[in-house]
Amino acid sequence: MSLAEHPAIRSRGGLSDEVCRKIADDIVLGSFAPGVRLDEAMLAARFKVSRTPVREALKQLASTGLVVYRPNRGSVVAEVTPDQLDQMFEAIGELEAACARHAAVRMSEAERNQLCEVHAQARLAMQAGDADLYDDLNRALHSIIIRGSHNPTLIDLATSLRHRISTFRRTQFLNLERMAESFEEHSVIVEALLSRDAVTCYREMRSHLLFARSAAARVFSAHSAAVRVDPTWSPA
Amino acid sequence: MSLAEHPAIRSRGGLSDEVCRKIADDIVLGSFAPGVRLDEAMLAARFKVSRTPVREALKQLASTGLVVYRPNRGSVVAEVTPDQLDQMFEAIGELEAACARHAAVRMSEAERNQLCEVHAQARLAMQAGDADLYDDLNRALHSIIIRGSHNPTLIDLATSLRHRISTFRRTQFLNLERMAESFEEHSVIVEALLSRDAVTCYREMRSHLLFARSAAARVFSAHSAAVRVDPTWSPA
DNA sequence: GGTTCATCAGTTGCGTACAAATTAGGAATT
DNA sequence: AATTCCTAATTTGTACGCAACTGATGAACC
Repeated sequence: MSLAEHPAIRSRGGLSDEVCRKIADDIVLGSFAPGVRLDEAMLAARFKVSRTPVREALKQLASTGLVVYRPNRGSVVAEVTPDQLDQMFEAIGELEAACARHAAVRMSEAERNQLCEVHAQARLAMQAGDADLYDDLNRALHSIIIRGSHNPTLIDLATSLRHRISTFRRTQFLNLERMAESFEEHSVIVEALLSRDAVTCYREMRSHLLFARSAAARVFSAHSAAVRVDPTWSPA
Repeated sequence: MSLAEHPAIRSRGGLSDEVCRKIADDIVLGSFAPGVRLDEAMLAARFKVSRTPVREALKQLASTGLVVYRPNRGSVVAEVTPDQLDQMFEAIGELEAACARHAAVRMSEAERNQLCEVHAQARLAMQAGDADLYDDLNRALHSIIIRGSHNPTLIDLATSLRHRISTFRRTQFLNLERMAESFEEHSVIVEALLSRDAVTCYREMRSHLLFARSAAARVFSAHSAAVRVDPTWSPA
């Protein structure tokens, strides 16, 4: 799943980009927990390079928000409070809902078929209770819908934000109940996409991510507050 | 207007961040036109620093989309086709509309007052036919609404995208007609914000930016007839 | 005993040197 | 004359060294 090490293939983008991906992987896969210090010399030794590409990689990661960079004080893996995570979910909800609205009108037949295929596989994963597989298929489904917007800017914003969020909620589908709920919500969205119902797509995708948000909030903090209902809902 | 050289004052964020801002300024203010090559040695000489901070600055700018970075082939100021600009407008429309919907409910009294103040000044600028001033106030108004969403993630996404777009449409309010239209559209939005009408805020902000989009498209296609395409471009 | 200041270890920031890659130009071949 | 290949020059990529800053420990003073 993760990008494998190819010592033979040196060139592809230079060392600094390679280091960038490796650090990102280590953060996403949990080797570097949020809050830990990213010592440049340590990273250089870890990846067998000098500090220069490490520094460039850290600058890049800082501008994506995955690490925070304090001038003259080094960088640490970004730490996210429940509040911040909540805000990120709200933002991805807006972005993906917009994507879904456009996707309803713009997706090609091939994309719609791919959507159905992935959704069908997700049903099997849910029935089998395979949380890891369902998580992968969930990501794939959302990715298809995002790309279905056919707007590179929206796609870029949504995917990068989704990537950032995924760092902090690996335990998404811990319980079967949420998995079943998620699948049902997906079903409504897929159906709306297939019938090119843009308004329903927007509304249901937004609602779906609000549910995901509160589910994540419950998992994230033990003392989570009551689920706040968004009073600002509006039709497209 | 650019930050003067203060050899005494050790830059508070490090040289590379300062160089980053200076390059961004030079791009936005037109010193570096889209498509021009950003030679590292040249930039180093221009800002009286070594190549190291220049390289770090370029990496940062690349991840914001202001410059494109081709591995082993240097970086150039991002070139934007009419299509891309159109997509960016569509995206900022979605983002700002979402911000406006939230702002309608969340803005503080102080923020609402500030909004009214700026809008009143914009009326005067419009009546005086001062396009530059109106452009400033337009930016300020949108910024207030974006920040009014009280969602740091949305604020960050919207402001950075707006910044990117502003690079390519300096000649926004060339004609008085568009300025008057813009003001009228703003009036509807401000009124809806003051009466906390989230649905109208969303709809009208979206509509407003769709108008701005087509206005920009007209100006863009009129001025740059020839679309420059880099023949050496290659998919990563 | 607590506060403050000085000193020191450790890390980051920047400059320089060198290696690798790309591009440009010219010569040889077809 | 056009194409291809080889070589040279320019530019990017990485390593390393030293200066500058941070934070922490410990001593001196109140």
